[in-house]
Amino acid sequence: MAETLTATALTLKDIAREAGVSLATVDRVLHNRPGVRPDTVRRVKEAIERNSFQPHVAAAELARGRARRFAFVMPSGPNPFMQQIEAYLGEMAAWLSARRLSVEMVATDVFDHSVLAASLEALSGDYDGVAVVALDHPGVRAAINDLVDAGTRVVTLVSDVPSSRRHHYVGIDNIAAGRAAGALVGRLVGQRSGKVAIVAGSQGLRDHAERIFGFNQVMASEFPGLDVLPVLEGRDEDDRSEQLLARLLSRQADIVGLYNVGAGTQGVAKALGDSGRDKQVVFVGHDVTALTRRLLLQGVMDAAISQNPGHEARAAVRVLLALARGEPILREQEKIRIDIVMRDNLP
Amino acid sequence: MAETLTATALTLKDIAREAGVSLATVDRVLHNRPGVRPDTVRRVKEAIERNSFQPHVAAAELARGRARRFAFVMPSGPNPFMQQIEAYLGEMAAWLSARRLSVEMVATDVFDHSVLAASLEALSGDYDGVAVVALDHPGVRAAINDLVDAGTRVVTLVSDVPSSRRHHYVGIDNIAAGRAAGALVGRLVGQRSGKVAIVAGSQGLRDHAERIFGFNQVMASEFPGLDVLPVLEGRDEDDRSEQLLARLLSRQADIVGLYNVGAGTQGVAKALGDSGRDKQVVFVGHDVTALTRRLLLQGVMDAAISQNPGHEARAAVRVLLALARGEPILREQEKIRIDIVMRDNLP
DNA sequence: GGTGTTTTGAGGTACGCAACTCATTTTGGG
DNA sequence: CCCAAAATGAGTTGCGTACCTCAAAACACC
Repeated sequence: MAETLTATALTLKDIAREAGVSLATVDRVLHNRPGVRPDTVRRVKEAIERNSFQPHVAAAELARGRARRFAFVMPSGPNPFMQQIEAYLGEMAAWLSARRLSVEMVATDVFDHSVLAASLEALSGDYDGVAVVALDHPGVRAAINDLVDAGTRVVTLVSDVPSSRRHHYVGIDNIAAGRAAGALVGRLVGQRSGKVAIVAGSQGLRDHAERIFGFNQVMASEFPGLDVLPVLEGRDEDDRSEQLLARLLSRQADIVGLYNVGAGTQGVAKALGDSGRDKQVVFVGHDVTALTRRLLLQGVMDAAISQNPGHEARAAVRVLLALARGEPILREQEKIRIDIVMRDNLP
Repeated sequence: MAETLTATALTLKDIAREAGVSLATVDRVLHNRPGVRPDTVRRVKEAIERNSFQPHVAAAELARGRARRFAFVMPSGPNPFMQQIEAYLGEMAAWLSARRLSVEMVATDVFDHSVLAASLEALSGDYDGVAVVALDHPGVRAAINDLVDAGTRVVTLVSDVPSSRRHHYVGIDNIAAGRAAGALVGRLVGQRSGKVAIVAGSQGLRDHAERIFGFNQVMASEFPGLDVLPVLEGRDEDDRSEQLLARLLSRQADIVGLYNVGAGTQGVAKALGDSGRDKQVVFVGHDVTALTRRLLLQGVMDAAISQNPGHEARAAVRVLLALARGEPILREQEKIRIDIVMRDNLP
């Protein structure tokens, strides 16, 4: 009736006895210190395996003495996303403090690869871990790899640099996000056929390109009655997005769906409203902000694909901590999920 | 450019000096031990506040010596939900072990209030914390309160007993879940009008009742063209659900939507399939299991409202641990969100 | 067999706190 | 003002690990 998970109360001393060696030798093996014969290493590791011994994380933290320092390299400027991340880290203050962790925010121009790379290089040696909202560029990649080589744990946040040797990526699967957007547009359009517009920041941005890819995948395979128009590149700016979309709407009468991949939502909504077709066109976008919340409530937007910034902030901290401690990462826990938000399940 | 959060390196000794008292007195205040004048208590607490001192959690854990024991009281029988929770707890084995935590599964008939209450009473004194999938019944409520009074931390899991003095509820907002289901059925039905069927386990179950309430709310206010039929109570059993629904389908020709509130999904799907109307009826249900996954892929189900069992398991453990340690709970982190899952964003 | 090197053992200290004892000081009531 | 009770100080021990030193033992090589 009662089944117990876990709880070995073994200590290093027990492992030493089991392996027939001294505490010092176990310590040497555990921390990859030199001066132990391969055969002895094996015996010790076997003893650890056999008892599925786990070092007591509290004792280890206490013994190590110095606190751990993490840096979050984030976009400068009045970026609402950065503010949210920072706010959620602020909510963790007591949690961090109780674990003697320090988190520092480093604002930089993450869209300028040389500036970003320089900011990263400047961190070398000072931190146990770095989380970075990274542009995917060779210079940035090199800077990340340098950090990793210097022993710093690195996680990419929101936007990945898959070709680097970063330890982990904390963010959503953007292809899946695009697929979800496609499915929503297709389903909500219903029986009607017609054209579907896409407004993105730029197809050069990895996350935007991946979302568009996923979106098109679903549209092509499941909604053949819908015709996807060429992507409008609004550079995430309101004005430009508005102009491009307004022109498109005036020329194409049979637009039934609209996918806004990035920001510039204000402009997109304005163009749609001015055309007087905001109730007929199914409009799906990203992220729950004050603006998208209002648009959803007004019925202008039909759904938003959202990632939880609080979860991203906490996951980044947890992953960095686990990496620094040499603990396994709970992959399932740290995976950032995609939320579909409609008017009636607004958080 | 760099802003630091957290990181006080103060110790109890510092607080003692600040407050002008000895370590022993600080210790007495911190652990609510008797024998300290109210005025002195105030001075110590002020010193703690002033420096926003946080005890080093690692040192505290190490010093306390004994491991913490938690119990999970879950439905007996081949319940897939329980199996998932247990599986996710199993994945945390290393994490738990490194913190010297033990988690024990206690299977019981959670639908029989007297059996459940007895199971809870039997745990008294043996555990630091208990997570329980609880029926909302006076006897169960009393058993929970007894545990709380005995100093055990109690969280309700999935199904709440709000009138008890449990410390926390880990689970979704079921009214919101019902609302989301209603919005999905309404939107996916589209322009058509017709009738909507509801199959539930029982309206006596709090979570089912709440879901139905939320569902009806949305249907009434936003989709006046849809007519909700009386709830079919299938007791979460496949056979009974199938029979009830099959009879309804044969009598009502204009059913365009179907909301399956609880389990019995196999039976519901069978009835729908046998009627030959599985492609015309919008079918929304709950939870992502092997079965619902298949139904979604086949296009029989259109959407599933899902709660993440892994998140629930981990949140329950984290909350119990935080409560036991006297740490604050990260409410935002432990809140269980509602996921909308369609074919194209199946996890 | 002697030499130098590598490997291992034994032990200590420190980390910050919990939990305890015992002596001493302060306080309030009569 | 005295005395018992209450409040406080001073101190100890131990938790399990990291990190360090020094000496002893085992080994490899010629």
